[in-house]
Amino acid sequence: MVKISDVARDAGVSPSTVSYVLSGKRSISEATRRRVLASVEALGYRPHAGARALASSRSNVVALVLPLHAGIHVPIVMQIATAIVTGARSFDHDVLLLTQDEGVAGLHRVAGSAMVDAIIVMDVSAQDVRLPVLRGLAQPSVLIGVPADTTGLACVDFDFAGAARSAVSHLAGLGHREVALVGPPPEVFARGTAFAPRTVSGFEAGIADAGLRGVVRSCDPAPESVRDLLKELLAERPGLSGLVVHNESAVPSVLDALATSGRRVPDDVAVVAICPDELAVRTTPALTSVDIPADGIGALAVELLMDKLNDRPVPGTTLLEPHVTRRAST
Amino acid sequence: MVKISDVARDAGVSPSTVSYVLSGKRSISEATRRRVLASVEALGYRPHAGARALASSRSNVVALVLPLHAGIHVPIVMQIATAIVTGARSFDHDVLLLTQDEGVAGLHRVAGSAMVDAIIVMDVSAQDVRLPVLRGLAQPSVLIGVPADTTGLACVDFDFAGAARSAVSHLAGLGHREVALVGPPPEVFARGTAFAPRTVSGFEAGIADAGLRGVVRSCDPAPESVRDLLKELLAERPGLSGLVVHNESAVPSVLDALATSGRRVPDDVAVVAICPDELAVRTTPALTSVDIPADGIGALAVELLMDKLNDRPVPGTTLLEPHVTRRAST
DNA sequence: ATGAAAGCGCTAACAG
DNA sequence: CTGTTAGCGCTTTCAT
Repeated sequence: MVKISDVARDAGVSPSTVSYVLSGKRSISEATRRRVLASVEALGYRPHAGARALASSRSNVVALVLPLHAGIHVPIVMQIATAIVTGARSFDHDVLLLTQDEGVAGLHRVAGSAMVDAIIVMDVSAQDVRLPVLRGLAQPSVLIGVPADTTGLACVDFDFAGAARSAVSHLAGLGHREVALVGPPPEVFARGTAFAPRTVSGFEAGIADAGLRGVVRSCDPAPESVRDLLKELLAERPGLSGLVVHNESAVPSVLDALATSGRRVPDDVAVVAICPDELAVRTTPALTSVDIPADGIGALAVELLMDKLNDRPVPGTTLLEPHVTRRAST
Repeated sequence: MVKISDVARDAGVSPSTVSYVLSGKRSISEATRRRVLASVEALGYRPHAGARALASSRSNVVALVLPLHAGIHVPIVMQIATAIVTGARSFDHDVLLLTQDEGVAGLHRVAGSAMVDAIIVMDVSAQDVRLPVLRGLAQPSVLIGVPADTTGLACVDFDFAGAARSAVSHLAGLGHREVALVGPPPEVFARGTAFAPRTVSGFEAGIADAGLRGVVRSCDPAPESVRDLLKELLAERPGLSGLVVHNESAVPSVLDALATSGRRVPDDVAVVAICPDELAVRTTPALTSVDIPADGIGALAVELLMDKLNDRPVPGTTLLEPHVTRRAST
C-alpha cells in the first residue's frame, strides 16, 4: 500500500505538506503543489480512510436510514436515496446504509463508533421513537418527513398540502365545481407517516378556498379496485368532473378505468396527479401533475446536513414548493 | 468519548485484554471476561471504527453498487439491497452504498482507501467494464447477475432460464399445447443484462421439451399496451391457452385485460408469473408463480462474500433454484 | 491467562 | 511557505 510518506519522499517534501496539499487547509506554493499532485498521481496514492478518520475525527461518511414499510412507493424512496448518494459524493462524503429495522440501536452504533459524521433519516413518523435519540447524538441529523415536534431537528419534505391545494386550485380555475381526491392506500393512513393526512388537509383547504364540492377516498391500487372506486364515485356524484390522484401505483389504472368506462380525459373528467413528473409524462394522455421532486428532496437533505456539519444555521423545517405542470389531462 | 483504556482501567485490566475479550481472539478467564464486559456496558464503550480499521486493516464494511437503469423493477432491487444490509449486519458488517454512475472510479476509490473489505455489484451486464477492475482489486467481490466470463469472480443469480422452463413444464403438465411468454419491456433486452435472454432461452427449451407451440413477446407495462398485446396474441393464436409472464409491472394489467376481455383465468387462459411471491399472492386470482427470491439472492451474496473474506472456497456461479407454487391462475 | 509496547497511516498543532 | 512531531484509539506481536 502506498502511503503519505511514500508520496512525500517521491515529491521531496514532508508528509504534512502532502496532507495540506490534499486538504487545502493551508497555502502551498504552486511549485510544490504541482510536484505533490504529480507524485500522488504517479504512485496512485489513496489516503487510508480509517487513518484519516482517526486523526481528524471525521469519517466523511453519512448514514442513511431507509424505510421498509409496505405502502410506500418504492421508486420514490430509491430515487431519494440515489439523490442523497450523489449529493453526498459532491461534498466528498460517502453513504452508509442502515435499515429501519435496526431502529435506535443502529443509530447508537454508527454514531457511537464514529463511523459516520451525520445522519439522514427517511420516513419519520409524527411520534418517531428515534427523535429523542437523534437529538442526543453528537452527530447532526436531517429528517425527511415532518414529525409533530421538530425542536432541535432539521426536517425536509415536499409540501404535500400545498400540492393538493394547487391541484384543486388548478381544477377550479378550469371551471370544475366538484372534485375528488383519490388518495394513497389505507395502510399509509394507518401509520403515523405525516404525508397522507397533509394531502387531505391541503385538498380540503383547496376546495374551501374555491368553494368547490369535494370528496376524499383512499385507494387500493389493484386495477379492479380502482375501477370499482371510480364507478362508485362517478355514480354517486354526477357533477364530479375533476380528480386529484395521489397514488403512484394507481395512476395507470385510473386512466385506464376512465378510458374503458367511456369517460374522455380531460373532456369528461380532468385528472391532476401528485406524482413524479417521470410517471406523469409517460401515461396516455400525459398527466397534468404536481411533481414529487425526489431528487430535490435528497439534494436538499444533503445540503442541510453539510450546513450543519459546517456550523451554518439551518431552518427547522423546509418544505419544497409544489409546481403544477399542465399537460393533456386537464 | 470513552475509549478502550477507560474500560481497561475501570475493569482493572490492560487495554489488550479488553480488546481480546471483545474480539474473542484469545482465551480469557471467565472472571475477567465478566468484569470487562460489565465495564464496557457501564461506560457505554463503542470501539472507534476508524482506529479499529487502521490497526486491524479491516473496516467491517462492504460496498454495494446499486443499479440505476430504467426498466429494472425497483422493488426487487430494493429488496435485494435490504437483504444484503440485513445479511451483512448478521456478520457484523455495515454496507456502504455506491451508485452505478460512479463506475470504475468509485470502485477504485472505496477499495483503494480501505473503506471497504469487500464489494457486491448488482446488475452486472454480460461485458461489464467493471469486471477487469474487480478482478484486480485487493478486496473480494460478489456479483449479482452472470457476465459472459466469470473467471476469477463469484456470481449469484436466480435461475431465470430454469424458472421459465419450469413454468412451461407446469403448463404442459396441465394439458396446455400452445403458450406465450410475456416478457420484460424492450429496453431490458437492449441492455446487456443477462436475465431477459435467459428467460427466453428457458422458455424455448421448455416448449421444446414438452413439444408445445410457443411465442415470445416483450411487453410495455402500460395497461392499454398490455391489452393490445394480449388481444393480438389471442387473435393470432386461437389455440393459445397458457401465459408465462415475466414482467412485474405488467402483471396486474395482464390479469385485468384478460378479465375485461371476457377470458376466464384459469379456465380460458392459464397464467404463470415469474415474480416475487408477494406480488403473486395479492392479485385476483392469486397467481401460480415462480418466486423471484430477492431475499435469498441478497443473503446468498453476503454469505459468499463472507466465505471469500474468510478464505473459504466459493463456486464461480451459483443460481438459485426456481420453485413453482401453484395458485388459482392455473 | 494477562501485560507492555510498538505501530497502523494520517492530521494538526507547534515551530520556524 | 514548509518541516517536525505528537498523538488519534485500537490491535497484535512479543513477553511472561
